Amino acid sequence: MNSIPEEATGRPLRKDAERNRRRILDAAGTLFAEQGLGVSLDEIAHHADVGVGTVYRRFPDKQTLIDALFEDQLDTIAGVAEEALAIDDAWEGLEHFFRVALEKQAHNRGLKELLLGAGISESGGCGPRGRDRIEPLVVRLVERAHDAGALRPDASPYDVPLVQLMVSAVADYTRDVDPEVWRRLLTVVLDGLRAEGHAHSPMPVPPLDRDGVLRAMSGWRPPRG
Amino acid sequence: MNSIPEEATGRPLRKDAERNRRRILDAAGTLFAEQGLGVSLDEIAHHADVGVGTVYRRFPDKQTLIDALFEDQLDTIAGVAEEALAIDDAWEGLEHFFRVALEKQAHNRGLKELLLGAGISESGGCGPRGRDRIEPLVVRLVERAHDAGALRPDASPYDVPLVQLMVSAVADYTRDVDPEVWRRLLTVVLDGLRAEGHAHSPMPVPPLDRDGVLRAMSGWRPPRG
DNA sequence: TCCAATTGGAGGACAGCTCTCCGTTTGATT
DNA sequence: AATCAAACGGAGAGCTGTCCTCCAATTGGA
Repeated sequence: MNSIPEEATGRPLRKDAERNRRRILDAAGTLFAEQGLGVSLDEIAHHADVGVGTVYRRFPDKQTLIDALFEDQLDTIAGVAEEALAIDDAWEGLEHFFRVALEKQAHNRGLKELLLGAGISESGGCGPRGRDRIEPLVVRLVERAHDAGALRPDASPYDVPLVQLMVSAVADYTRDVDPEVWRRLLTVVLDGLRAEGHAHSPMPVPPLDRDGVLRAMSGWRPPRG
Repeated sequence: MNSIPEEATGRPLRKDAERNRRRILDAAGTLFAEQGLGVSLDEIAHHADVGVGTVYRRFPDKQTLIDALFEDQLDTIAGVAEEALAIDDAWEGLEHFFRVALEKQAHNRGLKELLLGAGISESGGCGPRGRDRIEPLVVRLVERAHDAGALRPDASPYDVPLVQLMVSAVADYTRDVDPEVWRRLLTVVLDGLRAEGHAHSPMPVPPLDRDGVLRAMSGWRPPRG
């Protein structure tokens, strides 16, 4: 984020103000990652050991705070896509993109929500901005894999976000029980996405057990429609 | 549901009362299916052209209404698993279970939420009841497929609910844009789940296009944590 | 005709959110 | 040390949205 600690005015923030700004950003980062963009600013303020008023002086509204935090996280995802394109083998590249992008989303619920929906408000916010950078990279990643005959021919670039959605739904669901099982499902999906005639990849982690499934289920709350 | 139109008392409901009971059940069924268990009773009452009070006289609370509606829907899913076991070919059986169970969930958001979470309240409600019937059937379905060498050997019965979760997340996400794309993703997952050396199944429907993805994204609301 | 059953929907009680306001405290500057 | 703009905390206003209660008005059926 913006490492220059000043407002629109040229004057630098007072020492305590700057310290609190950091605290707020840290608390918000943690809470958004753990619980998603739904956390209230009251909660963030409390977790940052700061009054709500302080939060609102520094960030005029919630969206601004979200923007400040996630702007470069979206760039990070674009960066992953670029890394992936830099890998010579087309299939490995695609795999890399899925795996690493999903790792980030599995560790950060807020980022996942930002990537999947249009930001938090209907305004659209940062969704489009980040995605306009990411989309062409994904399209190239997929086309390249097609050209190399590595991807099943009937797969579309526009299946990619749906795969991300699918797997990160699992990551969300099982977060508190076993935060790594989503890797199994990604493995399955990738094997299903790959062109015919390749051996399956080994499952990277053991499955959930009966009790794990039950606990994941009972920890689940239906989303608001 | 209970087709005998009487309360705990032996007296049958007055004609208008019975008519309204049906209206409420119908409206609730529709709205739960479309929007999930989150819909308010006020909304249901309005959609049924009935006062809220009427709803509450007939169904003491929301959970009762949900139970009345979904009890047998859960049996239906168990029925699908039984159908699946009755199919000779183990792989076809498993495929049938996934496809048909997911069709039901894709058409009915409320059912999906009931299967995935522990009912609407922390009480557990109908979740466990239905699932105790379903689980052993799924285990047998999977074991049978393993014995037949049709399923990849490292797949576990407890991956099954996660697959359902994944695919129904797609169904939810794209419901308003193209309610059938989830079939593509199911195809991919099933191909990834099948033992090695089988040809891929053809994609049953065309992919989303760029605009479709965008519209799905903008229609998405982050769940409450 | 009559009355118990039924009805609609205003509104109480609660919960949770965003954001404002203002008396008090604090850091920097002189 | 004295001063004062800047920053602070947090009560609470104002909103939305839920579940559910209550009761005057209405209505089906004996």
